[in-house]
Amino acid sequence: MNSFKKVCKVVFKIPKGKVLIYGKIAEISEIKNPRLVGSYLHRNQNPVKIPCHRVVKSDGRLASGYAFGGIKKQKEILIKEGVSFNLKGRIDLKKYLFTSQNCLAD
DNA sequence: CTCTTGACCATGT
DNA sequence: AACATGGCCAAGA
Repeated sequence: MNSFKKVCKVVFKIPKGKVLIYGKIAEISEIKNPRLVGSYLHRNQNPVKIPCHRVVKSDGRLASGYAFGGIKKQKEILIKEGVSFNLKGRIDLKKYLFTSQNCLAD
């Protein structure tokens, strides 16, 4: 299984109302550089199969230069999912960070 | 093959 | 909290 497949699987397993940061995905997917996670998704956007809107940065902010509909669009979706943002548009990772254990398991 | 770029992260200031 | 710096590795040009 290649890294891309792992990333897909992990991101796909993020439950509604939870978010996951790139670094965590990289860790789970056994990818050395978290940037690669973003790169994979960016080049291979697949919103239908992959809920990339539940993927945020380690700060709890949304990824910059998001291409699937804009930052605010993503924010709306997350809010609709049940994730709350603070005034600065930041997510409370303490509450919403999905601690994925064995996402790679089928 | 080499050089640049990137949906990032940790650390220091 | 915000900004700056260095590092990491794969894909594109």
